[in-house]
Amino acid sequence: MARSRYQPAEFEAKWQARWAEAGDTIAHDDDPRPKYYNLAMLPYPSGDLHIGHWYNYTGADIYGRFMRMRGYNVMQPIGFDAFGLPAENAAIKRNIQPRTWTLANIDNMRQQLRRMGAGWDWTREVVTCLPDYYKWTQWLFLQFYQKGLAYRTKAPANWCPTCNTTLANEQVVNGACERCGTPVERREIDQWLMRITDYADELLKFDGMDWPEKTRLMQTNWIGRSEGAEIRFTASIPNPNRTRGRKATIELPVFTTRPDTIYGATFFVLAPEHPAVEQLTTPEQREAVQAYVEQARRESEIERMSVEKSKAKTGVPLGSYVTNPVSGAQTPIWIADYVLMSYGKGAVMGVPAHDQRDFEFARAFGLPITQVVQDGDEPLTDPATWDEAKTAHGRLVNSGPFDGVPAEEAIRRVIAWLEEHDVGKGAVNYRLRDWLVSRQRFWGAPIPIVYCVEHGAVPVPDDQLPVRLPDEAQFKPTGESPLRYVPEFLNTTCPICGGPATREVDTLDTFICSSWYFLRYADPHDDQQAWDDKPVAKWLPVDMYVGGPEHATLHLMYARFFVKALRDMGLLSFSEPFTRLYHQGMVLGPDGQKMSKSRGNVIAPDDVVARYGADTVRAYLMFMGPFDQGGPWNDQGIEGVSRYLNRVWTLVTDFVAARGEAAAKETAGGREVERLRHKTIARITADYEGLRFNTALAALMEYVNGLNKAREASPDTQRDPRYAAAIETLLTLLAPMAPHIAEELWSRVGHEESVHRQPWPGFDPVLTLDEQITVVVQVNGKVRDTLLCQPDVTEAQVREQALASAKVGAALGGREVRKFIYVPGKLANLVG
RNA sequence: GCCGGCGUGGCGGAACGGUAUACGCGGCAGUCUCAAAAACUGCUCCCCGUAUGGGGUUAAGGGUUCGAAUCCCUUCGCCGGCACCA
Repeated sequence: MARSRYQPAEFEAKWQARWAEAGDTIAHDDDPRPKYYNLAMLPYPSGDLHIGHWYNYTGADIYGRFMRMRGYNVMQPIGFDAFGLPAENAAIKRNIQPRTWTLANIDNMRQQLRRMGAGWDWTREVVTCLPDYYKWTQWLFLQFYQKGLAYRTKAPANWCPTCNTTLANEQVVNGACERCGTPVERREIDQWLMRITDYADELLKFDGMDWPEKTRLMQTNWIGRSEGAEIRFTASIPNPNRTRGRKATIELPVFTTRPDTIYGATFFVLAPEHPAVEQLTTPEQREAVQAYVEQARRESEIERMSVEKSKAKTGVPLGSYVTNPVSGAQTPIWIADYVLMSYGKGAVMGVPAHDQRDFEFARAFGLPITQVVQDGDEPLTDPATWDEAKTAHGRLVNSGPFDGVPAEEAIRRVIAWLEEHDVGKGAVNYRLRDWLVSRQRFWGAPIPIVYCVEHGAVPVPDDQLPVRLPDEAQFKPTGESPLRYVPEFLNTTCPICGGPATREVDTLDTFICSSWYFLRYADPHDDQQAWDDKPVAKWLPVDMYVGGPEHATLHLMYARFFVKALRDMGLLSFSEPFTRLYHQGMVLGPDGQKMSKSRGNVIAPDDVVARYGADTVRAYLMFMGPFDQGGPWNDQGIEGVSRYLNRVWTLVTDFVAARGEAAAKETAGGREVERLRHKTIARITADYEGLRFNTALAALMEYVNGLNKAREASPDTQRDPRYAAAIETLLTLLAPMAPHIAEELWSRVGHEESVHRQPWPGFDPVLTLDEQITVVVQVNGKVRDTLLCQPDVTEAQVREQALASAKVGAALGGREVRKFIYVPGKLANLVG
């Protein structure tokens, strides 16, 4: 009889349609089963689903389907992070509106997402660029504003001259725009910021979170907490013409982690942008200082940061002096670009003996170097002979009342002294800066603020939300938001006085939109509020979050900040959004390189799906390597997986045919088949739990190989009920990874109900045990023989058999066994 | 420079401190065929040996242990993050 062939094109679309109709992947709030919120990072609608999306969503979907079969009420939503720069760039390039471009892309990607055969709950879809979503983004922004967590200030901003927009620090990579690679410049503009720094300390805590260690470390380093002291130096203004002859002084606080070295401060350095620079410059130095400040301003971040180690320090003295509040010393004030305005106080005390940068600066300008910390027994030497600063924590010398005190204790005592004399205090400083959220762009959620001559910045009242984006705008490279040139958007009235007012024309960073979408999924259609407490309490926090590691210090930190702030506003009752986090790896091109159009190594999912079917693509992606590592695409590798699914097809259809011919009966091979079945369930259950999909598929392959061996040994085995059970188990185990073929074969075996509604198979540990076990016998750690034993073999029996082995005897060479190591049922090691 | 991760056959990769190289790819041989493809079967880490067998091997070197790919130290290489952070 003619065998049917595995032709995925014949049934994948059919099952996708039936699943959609049956609604099995729709999560209901009133479902009594335990909830499981399985989330994958929502895509940006760039136009096409790429292979990285497939990788991410296949892994997440396998896990979700697995959990569903294990009896959980799984919520697995999907949506689109639909605001953002590419839409605006496309608008400029193709002369279409961002909305048109974005919505068309979403339509296309919805189709592509359906073709994956993933169990999305489309009823909860969220599209962040639609007014029914961004209305609540705006509302949330105003909640932050009202709590003082969103504020507006003129601040130096990272400016990308190519994108014509500001960037958050997190979007600046090596001093360049993360999107286009253009070196970032600095500009002073009025900006909206979010006070994420208020949560710096809490963001350092990861209690009870199952997150990759690496991600926690990255966030920890990004926040960059350091402990030390704030010390207030004072300076006299050298030419106080504005204070009419009175000798004015000014306070210059610094942050240092080494207050113990304060007696070693031989100079003082301000960042070139420091606000006190002008006042502190003497007339003689004015010209040189202005030139240096100008030069520093012109240099982009990347130039300032790409300094090789060897590049000499530069700087200019201001001509004035500060007073060291502890030692009383007068030290010269310099400006130098190695001091950053954006960290600490934008000012440092220069301790060249014990800080490498200060050492280099002192060497460059011949400034004095005073040693104030002595490391252990090392004799004091002339600093002029040193090659580098001494940064060890030893004992203090040349430090007045603190001489002889160990550095750690000296830190505490100097801080106590500072506090006692009211010239400083213990302080904590963070690398983290507030989150800049203003974007001078059109395609984002408008910031819901109105500016009135009378009342200043006024929040848009709730009943006037959303502040809608106009349908159309002109896109010109002005560096300003296109909204400024849409009069019907710009001009409005003040909500307080009704007088003429203008709207804020900047829009919100899209990371704001993605900082709360996972909350909206719980209550996606609510038009009265951002969410209702009840469904949020039911579904949140997210149990499993799968997405790329590139968001470690962006989205994943912003979302944590949002949840914590909303909790403090009483809007949420939990503190962390994502309980378990998993980062998938990256799929590389066949050449092992990152896929890119210029390299010509891009694999298009639509093409390979057309050729092999969705199941094969899913399974192959998972088989490439560990899910968190990714790996190179291999055109022959996918053939192997395709052949495997063909073997599954043949195995099951042969079984259906064989079973049809004769009555069921027990056979000799049945026991072994049953054992294999239980072993395989045990392996695959553990592998799916740990998202080890590559080894899960390897086990599924071994399983099929084993079943083929069994029926080859005796075709009769196919009539054994235990073989029938093994076939059904194969389909349930395969269902999460290759949902279509599992469903098709499941129905061909004769089932009406979906394979995806079957309970996950259990296993009996007793039935996994082999009839005979192999015990390895080593002599001095080298394998010399193996023994076939009963599973309940005793140590004494193994010892006896091992000693009786001729191979063991030869290896021992007449030596006496001094030690006998026994690992029950596994191994014996005879030490002679 | 600092922080983190990783180095296993020709390739992708398996291996609770216990028979290294599972599974797959590729290769070789065979079955089927007029032939080819597909499918199926067997072999495939290296060295010596016809073989039973023996020796070696997880980037390199050292250590801990009865026993190390796995734990510790040093070096080299690759990848990721941060980068004048006071």
